[in-house]
Amino acid sequence: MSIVKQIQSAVINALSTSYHIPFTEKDFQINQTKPEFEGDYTIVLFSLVKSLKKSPEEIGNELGKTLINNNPQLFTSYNIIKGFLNLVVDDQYWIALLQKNHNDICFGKQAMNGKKVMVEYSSPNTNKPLHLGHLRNNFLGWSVAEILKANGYQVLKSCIVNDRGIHICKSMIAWQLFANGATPESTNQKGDHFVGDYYVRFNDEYKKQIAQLKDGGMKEADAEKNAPIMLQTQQMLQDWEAGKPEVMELWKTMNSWVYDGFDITYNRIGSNFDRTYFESNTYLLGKDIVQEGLDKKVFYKKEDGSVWIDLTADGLDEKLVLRKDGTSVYMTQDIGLAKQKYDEYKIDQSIYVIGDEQNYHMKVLKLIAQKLELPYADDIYHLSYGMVELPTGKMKSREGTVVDADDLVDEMINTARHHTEALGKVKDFTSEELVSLYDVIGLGAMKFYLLRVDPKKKMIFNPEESIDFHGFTGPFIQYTFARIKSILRKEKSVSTGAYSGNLLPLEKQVVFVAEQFPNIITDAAKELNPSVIANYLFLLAKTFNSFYSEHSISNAETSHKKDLRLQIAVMTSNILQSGMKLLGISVPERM
RNA sequence: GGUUCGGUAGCUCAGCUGGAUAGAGCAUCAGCCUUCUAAGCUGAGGGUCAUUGGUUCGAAUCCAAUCCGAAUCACCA
Repeated sequence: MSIVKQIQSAVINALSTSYHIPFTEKDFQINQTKPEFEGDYTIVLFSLVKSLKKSPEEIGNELGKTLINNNPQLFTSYNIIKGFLNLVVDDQYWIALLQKNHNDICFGKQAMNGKKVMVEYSSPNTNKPLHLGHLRNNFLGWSVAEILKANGYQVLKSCIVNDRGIHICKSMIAWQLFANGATPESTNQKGDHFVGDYYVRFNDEYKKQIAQLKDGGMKEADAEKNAPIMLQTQQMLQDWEAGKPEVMELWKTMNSWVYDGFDITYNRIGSNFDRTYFESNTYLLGKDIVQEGLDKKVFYKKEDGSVWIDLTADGLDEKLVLRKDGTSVYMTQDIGLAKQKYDEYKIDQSIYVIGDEQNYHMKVLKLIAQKLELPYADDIYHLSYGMVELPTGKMKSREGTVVDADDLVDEMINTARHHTEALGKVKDFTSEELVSLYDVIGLGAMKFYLLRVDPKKKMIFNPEESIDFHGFTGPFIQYTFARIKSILRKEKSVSTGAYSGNLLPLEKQVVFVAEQFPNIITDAAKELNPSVIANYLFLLAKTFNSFYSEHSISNAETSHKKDLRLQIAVMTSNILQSGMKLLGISVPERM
């Protein structure tokens, strides 16, 4: 049980026995004591004034005395300043906690709870390579999955690949028109970039044709509809849906190029999935549910045969769920896919890691599912995250203003190499060891950078300023870990005995922060927010570094002190390692 | 126009289930490597928490209004 919980129940106990009124943990607040006062945790007394009809000082004194009498093993003293009761926790409590947990690499993790969660993330299109926005999505999805696992959930990571539709046909048409049979192999290009170039090529040509038609006197809207390349693309989409062999052949070939490229990128960033859905397999799903909705009168049919749902009573709009030609729309597919996920895995919760531009869509999806009374409706959860923007505004792949994922990874790994070489600490590394070290540091910096901010908020990325390696960063935490490992390599073993003296302030501070890790893991899961972990790890590393620079571990004043400090170091390194793993980041033994 | 989200130091962000003098990192300035890894540590300067009003013992945090910014409201996905 965490120290805060223990204090909570001690206070509830003390209050109820002293005043014979039932109290709960909501009746008072426990904060960490501010550093300028003596104490570890503080009870805020103001909220008790009304119900007890006593002054804060009076309550504080009575409560402080009772707490110490009833829990001599927990508290050593208290002081009251204004309406705040500051409690000093016994050093022996921290020492016992340290002794018990320092070697536990699973510290903070929950036992399996029997619940199954699916986390869907990444969702790439097969007409262009991954960009910075996908990276935020991937890292978030991965980290949330890890955090849920640590909280005892069984987690399935899934990916829906957007592999069909008009946008896919655009790159196919452009390839037919302009490639002269070129392939990724013949041009020595990564497959996803190769195809992406034809997607851009399509848009260039399309713009040109529109301009020509407008010069010929056509209105803009008509020009957009009648540009020959657009007509060709629409024809291709129809041929695809009809299963025309040569179109299917081209589609399969080009998609396979893209998948080859994606595999490389996913592999580099350390991402994978337990289940991949392809939209080409799911886009027809959901039609039976539309019929069900019509029967239940949740949906209605317009004269032209299209099917709608009226959500105006819920403050939303009318929404199309089936086109007049009977083909399904995005929404229909998503309802169908939600059902398939549920049928396949009997999941208790389905988390969708999707950008906040789709907040409306996801809200409607859930609402429709609820109105249809589908069993999984309430378990749909949209983990909405903000867009990554450039200082100049939104990234647009059509205009080529995207930060490419592969380029960024290359750059980060390069920067890691430059920093490492400049410091010259790993001259004895083999070239393979160096390559993996640069990977770990470069990716660590990038992942930490994208995960350390609240996912809900949009973030600004300035490509001109490279991602930092100092301060609140991944490498800072990796460095702290490597430093500890360096000490531990020189020690034969760490005594597991309990220290019997008192703790110095910096020694206590590290254990104090370490103790919070289990709570942090549950908080991060509650909010589905990896930044909670990132902020905490930074605090722990910083606290340890202050301790480290002030007190020698190997040359401690006494051998008992040395054992104590080694335990502190071991516990810190274990938390840093498992915490970073929750962010999808590795930590190096040396750097 | 409707809905939703956001506005905290020069920059990037914490803090938001109300609590003590609003915190980090970067950048700037000043110190610390013959002693466990200086990707580190210590310190300084830097704030009308968008604005106004309200709720109360107490508001960056809750409520209302206003200003500014973004997303969204497709027979696109």
